[in-house]
Amino acid sequence: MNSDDTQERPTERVGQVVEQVGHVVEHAGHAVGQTVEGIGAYIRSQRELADVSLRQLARTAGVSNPYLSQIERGLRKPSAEILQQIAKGLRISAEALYVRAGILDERPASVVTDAVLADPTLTERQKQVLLDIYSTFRRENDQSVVPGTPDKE
Amino acid sequence: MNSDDTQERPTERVGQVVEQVGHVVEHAGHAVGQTVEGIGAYIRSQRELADVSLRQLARTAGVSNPYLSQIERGLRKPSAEILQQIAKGLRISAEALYVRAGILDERPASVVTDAVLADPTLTERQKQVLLDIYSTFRRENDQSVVPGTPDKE
DNA sequence: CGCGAGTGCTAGCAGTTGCAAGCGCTCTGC
DNA sequence: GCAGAGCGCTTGCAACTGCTAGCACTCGCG
Repeated sequence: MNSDDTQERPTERVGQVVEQVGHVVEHAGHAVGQTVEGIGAYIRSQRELADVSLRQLARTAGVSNPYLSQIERGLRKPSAEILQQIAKGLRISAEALYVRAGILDERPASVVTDAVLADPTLTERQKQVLLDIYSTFRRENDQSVVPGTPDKE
Repeated sequence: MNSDDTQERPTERVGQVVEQVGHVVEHAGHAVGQTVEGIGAYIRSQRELADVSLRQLARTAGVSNPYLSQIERGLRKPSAEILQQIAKGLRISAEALYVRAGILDERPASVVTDAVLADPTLTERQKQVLLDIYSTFRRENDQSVVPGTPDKE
């Protein structure tokens, strides 16, 4: 019995460790895959929102259209420079793409509120107006799950 | 006398033109070199400020030391991910390195603009709307020239 | 002196990035 | 029907990125 228990325990432990390692790897792969596929899907969604073909965006961004296609499908991982060019073509900020690509950390939600409140060039009334609009926008986004909002986090 | 003056004038002019061209080329090279060599030189200067050897930084950053050496000497251009790792090893913000590498623009004068652009809970359209209103408010405040009197608006 | 530890760099290589050439498809006009 | 324009994608390739193995050098110690 004791020798049976002794032999089963190491096996169980090994199995659990392997399971946990597998889980971590799977989890890490999921996170990595999410970041890579996320930026491509986001670029495509922004492009479709702008009602622009892949070739048109490739041209205005100064990127080859096959490469842009590969990026959108998650087959390639673009450099920051390419993301910058794509952002220019989409007329959005490069920072937005960097955040989704995991290059740049996202800002906590309160940063906007804090920044507005601390801005010395605004009157108190203007601050309230801006923050009201900001709150409204975010409420809308929570309810409607807009495609441009990554909800997978 | 007159013939001496005539011969000295053209020579002086040619020399000045050559000098100006050389100055422009030198200036352009300096600007380009500044971005590429700038990030490497900056990393080296930060490393020396921290009194850390190249190998120590490479280890804490999780980067190979030959590659870090090449980066510092401007022979290679690191990706944003590598810059992120180096920033971690140097205990400085990745953004500081991104700015010097030309990946990220310098902070806008307004913290509000920065925060809004980086906010992932807003769509790109909403960001533009908010920033347009923000710009309008600030323009109004500039015209009325009453920065210290918020209640008059 | 020799040795070990540490230094920064060279050279070659595997994998990745971004491109050009080209494909098959759809739609429109003649 | 055909030709042309546009669409998104496949494939192969050159250049680049980041690494490993190893080198020459300096310094301190016995």
